[in-house]
Amino acid sequence: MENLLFHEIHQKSRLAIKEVNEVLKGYELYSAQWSILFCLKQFGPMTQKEIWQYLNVEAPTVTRTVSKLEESGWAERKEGGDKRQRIVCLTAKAESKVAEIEERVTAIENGMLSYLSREEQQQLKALLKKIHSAERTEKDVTND
Amino acid sequence: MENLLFHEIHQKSRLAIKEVNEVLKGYELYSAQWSILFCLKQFGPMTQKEIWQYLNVEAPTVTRTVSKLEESGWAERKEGGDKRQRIVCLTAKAESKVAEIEERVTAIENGMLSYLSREEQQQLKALLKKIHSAERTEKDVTND
DNA sequence: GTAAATTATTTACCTAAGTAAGTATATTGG
DNA sequence: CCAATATACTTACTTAGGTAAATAATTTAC
Repeated sequence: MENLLFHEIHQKSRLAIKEVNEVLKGYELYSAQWSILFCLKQFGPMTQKEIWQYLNVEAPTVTRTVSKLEESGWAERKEGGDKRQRIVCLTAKAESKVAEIEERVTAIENGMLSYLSREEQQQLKALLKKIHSAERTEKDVTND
Repeated sequence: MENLLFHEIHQKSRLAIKEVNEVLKGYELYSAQWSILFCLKQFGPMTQKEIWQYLNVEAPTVTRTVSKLEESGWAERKEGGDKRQRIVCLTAKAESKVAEIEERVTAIENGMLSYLSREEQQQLKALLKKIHSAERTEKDVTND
């Protein structure tokens, strides 16, 4: 019998992005762009590799999204000591807006979680972390 | 403080799609296409509206994905009594393969869930279902 | 010190899914 | 009956993210 759990995860993922985009619309930003701004706010200037490793996406995804942030004046790229690297950092405009955006995004997220207690949220996060790709042979998983 | 829950949900969603696509590669299918085949297997012929309502996506998404299934010989479209509707059904090729694919997809999904007990899986699903868009004013959610 | 291998990023092409607007058929109101 | 409205689907355009292959800079091996 098909497991509807992943269906549910997929739906909530899309729903959250939709809600966050609704807030970000006022800043001409999108959720993936925001995730990088948030990252830079937390850690300061980062190489693109550090960004895609933290966000767990592929390198081309970061290339594209940072390019857009650059075009729209939220981020800048500087050359690193290692000339292959491009170090990404927030612009002044971004520095001045990021805290406000974070507040609004967090409010929306909390709204979506308002029917879960703080304990349930922790529980949910812990259960999600137990999901991972099975680095096992097919034989091992088919006899369930 | 930012809530990492949605980050986690987003990651697992992408991970599951990646794993399922790995299985589907052998059938020249992709996860979104499979979700429609699965739907048709469960319910029989459906209009596109019935499909997007069930999968909770937008109409254009179904148009595109069904078109691809049609091109690759997995699905067919018939004209309905209402000539605006297009009724989608499985081809003979699909009918003969769907059970086998489902078995393999389920095996992969179970592999990913192998560190969760059946009870934890139910719990996880229940917690996810409590997440939904807040049809409330901003004032209501900021005082958390 | 240079050829070979590795690394960081980019480019090109693909699936997935959303919004807005268009088309064709059905339904409803006068 | 026919004009106005609603419905089912499609088209065009956008974000998001993946893979494979290309490019450029760095490191390693000989």
